[in-house]
Amino acid sequence: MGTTQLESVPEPKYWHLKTVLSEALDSEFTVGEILPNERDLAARFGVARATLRQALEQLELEGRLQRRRGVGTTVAPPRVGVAVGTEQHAWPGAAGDVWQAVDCALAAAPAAVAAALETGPEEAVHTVRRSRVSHGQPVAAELLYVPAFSVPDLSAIDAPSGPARARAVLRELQRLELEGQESSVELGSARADDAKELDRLPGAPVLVVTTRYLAAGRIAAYSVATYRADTCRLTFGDSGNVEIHQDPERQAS
Amino acid sequence: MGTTQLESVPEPKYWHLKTVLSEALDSEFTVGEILPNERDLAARFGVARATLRQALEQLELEGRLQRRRGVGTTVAPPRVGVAVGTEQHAWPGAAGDVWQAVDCALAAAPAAVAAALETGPEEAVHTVRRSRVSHGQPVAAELLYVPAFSVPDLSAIDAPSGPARARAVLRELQRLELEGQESSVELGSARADDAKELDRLPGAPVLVVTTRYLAAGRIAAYSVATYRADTCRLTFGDSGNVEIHQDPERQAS
DNA sequence: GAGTGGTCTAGACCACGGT
DNA sequence: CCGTGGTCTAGACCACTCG
Repeated sequence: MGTTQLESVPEPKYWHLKTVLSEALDSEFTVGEILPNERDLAARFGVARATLRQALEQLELEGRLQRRRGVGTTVAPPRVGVAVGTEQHAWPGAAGDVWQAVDCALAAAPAAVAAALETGPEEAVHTVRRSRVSHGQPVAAELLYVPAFSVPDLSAIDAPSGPARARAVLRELQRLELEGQESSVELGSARADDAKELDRLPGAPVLVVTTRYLAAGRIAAYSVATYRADTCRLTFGDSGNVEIHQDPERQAS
Repeated sequence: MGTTQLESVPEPKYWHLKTVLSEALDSEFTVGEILPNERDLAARFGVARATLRQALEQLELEGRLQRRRGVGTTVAPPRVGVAVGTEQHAWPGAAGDVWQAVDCALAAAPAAVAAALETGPEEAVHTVRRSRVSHGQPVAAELLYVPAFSVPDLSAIDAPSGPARARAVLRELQRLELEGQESSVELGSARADDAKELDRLPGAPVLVVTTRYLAAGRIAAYSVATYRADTCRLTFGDSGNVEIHQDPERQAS
């Protein structure tokens, strides 16, 4: 008697733990506050550290927590909305562009890039590295591939690389008339170089936004941008940078 | 001599494993093929099962693998592109809509939904459940919130719920003139109900697309759609459903 | 019932950030 | 140096699918 058939479908411990922690975060913690360390928390809940970590990992994936080795686990601020699909399409580097050019190199296109550009594998492309910062934090790293035929009059400047060269490539790109662009978003994990730029560990979850820019009937540029999935919410809209208030119906269960 | 300072920055085992497996998938396996089980694979690579699983988890996150309890691990097909931001904005349920209405209910708006709708918490809303299928597989589950004031002339039909009611709500919605819409995409984990509909375990990674539909100067509808992050690539574009060939510069390192 | 992936444990050591 | 999170091990049991 009294054994009311609870747990007839017992949910995993880490799942329940996640729920409990999530509620505690809402009610008992403030943004930026540091949590007890993993060993203490595990002991407090009577589970192994690995189990606790499984719960923390999910909460970090959902943008509720931020963990840094050697430092601790802190309560994350709400995700920042970053505008990705602007109403009026524009070339990278156009007025008002939020990206910052970092570097530039000229080389033959890797096979995958050549395929996306629909050119031959021998085509020379400028590879422009750019980074995007929001609220003082790096949120995205981008590789922008510009085939040589899109910027035919570039030779004026002879610096082979560096930010100045990158800006020159972008400036030349403006001379073409942009006819359209197609983007896609998918989940990925950060490569080592992107992870470094995003201040995360390799393998961290990222939202990969790939864009093809169309001009003169072909693909004039191609970009792969990786956004921190833990801190970013990508916004697409025809009403500009509208503030969307909160995650309604928070995806945590 | 000969100790050429390799591994001065030793990368984690699971990371190396992931790379090795990823290359093996490209060269030695075909889509749909089943891999050896986790215990065998772990033994073959001389690591603990947990370490192997860490590598498999990442590959699954990247959409390279599909694992199902009681069945095995199979090589996943390339992600399907699903169009999310169409060039001409349209109401949910308009002609050509790819969603299928499942159910409908009328109740007071939960606090989070009321906030997103910018209404009072007491506002009555129709909650329409819809699902989206692509290539025979469920790819997304949606909750669409339609406040009662957006569909004032609905009372003709008296069925309180069910697919027919859902379609009636959508039909009434078409009478308003759509003035704009704003969407955002972020990473989340599937709630239990969504997971079931998506044929995944609770907590599976999903891309959460929230959209606010604007009409008559206010928010006329609000939708939260969760897409399977492992199998979907969300496409936004002004050139229709353009086929983007492959992941170039695959995010695996 | 046999075999699969999913959960969980109780340890150990490592890499990193601050002191 | 210490404390943090990150990696790794060698087991165990459970939930599910299928023949």
